[in-house]
Amino acid sequence: MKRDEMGHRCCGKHKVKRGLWSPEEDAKLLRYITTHGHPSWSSVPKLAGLQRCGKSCRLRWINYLRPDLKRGSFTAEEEQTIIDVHRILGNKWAQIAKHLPGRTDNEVKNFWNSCIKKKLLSQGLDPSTHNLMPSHKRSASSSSNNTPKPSKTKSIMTNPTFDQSTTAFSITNVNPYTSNKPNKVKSPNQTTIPSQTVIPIDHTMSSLLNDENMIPNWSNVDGMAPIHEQAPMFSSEKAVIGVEDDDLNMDILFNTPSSSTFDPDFGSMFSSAMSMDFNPMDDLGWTF
DNA sequence: AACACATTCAACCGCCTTGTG
DNA sequence: TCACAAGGCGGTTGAATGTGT
Repeated sequence: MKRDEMGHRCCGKHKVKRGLWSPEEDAKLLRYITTHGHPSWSSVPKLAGLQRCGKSCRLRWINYLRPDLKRGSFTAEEEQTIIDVHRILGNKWAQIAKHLPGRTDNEVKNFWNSCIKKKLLSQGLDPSTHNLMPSHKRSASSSSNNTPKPSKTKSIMTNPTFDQSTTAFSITNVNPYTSNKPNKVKSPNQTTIPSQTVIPIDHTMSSLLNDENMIPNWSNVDGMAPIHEQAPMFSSEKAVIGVEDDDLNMDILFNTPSSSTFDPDFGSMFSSAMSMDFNPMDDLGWTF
């Protein structure tokens, strides 16, 4: 069955339109929400005069009609934020989107799947763990020509390096971010990443550490393999005995082996981030 | 110009969580 | 405590569009 045919499975209704929204439908929904708000999404279609289900209206509003949405390509800063937060939270798109004002979870998810994932893979990084993939480790150490087969999409980022002293992720020889979507209008204010950019961990980390959803879940980070399954990024692979879970998860978080090197500057930065006032990101909630 | 293939992203699906009676 | 409805979210799909040959 085609998407634009009538009928809907989620709500069991049959006279519900599906598929792309027409400008008229958008106008109806926008007009209704801006004047009445949405106390109950299930009642919105009827009240707004739309043959859509409530879920569809909610999605359309959140992903497209909301007036605070940011349009255009993701900036380099946004991209880095996504990478940083994804490394910690995994595929928690809604949580990641909270750190990017004006962006939706759907947008972040699509950007990840269509762009960032490929970049990481082209660097030999596992997109789910952000660690160097075993095959890439071998090729890197043996300097063989076992490089990933170039895809049709040109690789944008090359030669990632890791600044172990600050646990910051650095990127060398990075070209300005360009959308992979060809011939689409590109944002006029696209930013350029300097050839050697070291993104400090503080801004993203402090907001993460303040996130109400972060603190209680240190030991249960989705998308992260248990510590004994983590592929260590650095040389030390010694087992860690008698270390608290939180310590282990700090290691997961920053990809440094437990009880090995610890940078005092990073330590103070991290502890200051931990001591910051609790100030959870608001959930972009809309009130009328 | 025509076709095949690749890519993007809006929208849907289905599961899980939360609120309410 | 349970059942139900509604909302929220991540995964997936497929139409639209771009690119290569």
